[in-house]
Amino acid sequence: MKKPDSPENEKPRDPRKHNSFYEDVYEVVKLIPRGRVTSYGAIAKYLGTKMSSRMVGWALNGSHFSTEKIPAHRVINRNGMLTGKAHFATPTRMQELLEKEKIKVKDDVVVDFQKLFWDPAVELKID
DNA sequence: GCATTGACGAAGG
DNA sequence: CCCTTCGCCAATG
Repeated sequence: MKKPDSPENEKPRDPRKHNSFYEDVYEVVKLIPRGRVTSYGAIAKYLGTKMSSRMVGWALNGSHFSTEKIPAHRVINRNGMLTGKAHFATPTRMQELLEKEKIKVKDDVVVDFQKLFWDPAVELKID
């Protein structure tokens, strides 16, 4: 069963020099402004691997092992649904964190998700 | 080393 | 409009 004790645990593998994928994900997530949210696909797109949004979720999975604060609760799927709530300390933790940031959540779905959407590929665009 | 799964997403029926 | 299938990449079994 999926039980990544520590996919990277401060020590990401370096199959190649592309191990920065996880770090990049953490960086972007940490850059998400308070009260804003983004999607896995948006981060993946920003990293260039838009097709592999799954990897973003997997990388975020390791964020719990990271000593740094990763606001993973601000990362949800393209539908605005809190698909990863089950991976938090408690299934309600994610929603509470979001509501604490004035983000309304209804039926595990972020209200006005599109309005609160924060696209790194746009906000962090190099123009 | 192959098969299955996954915090996703887009496309097809 | 809802459900199913495929794709992508990595990790686990």
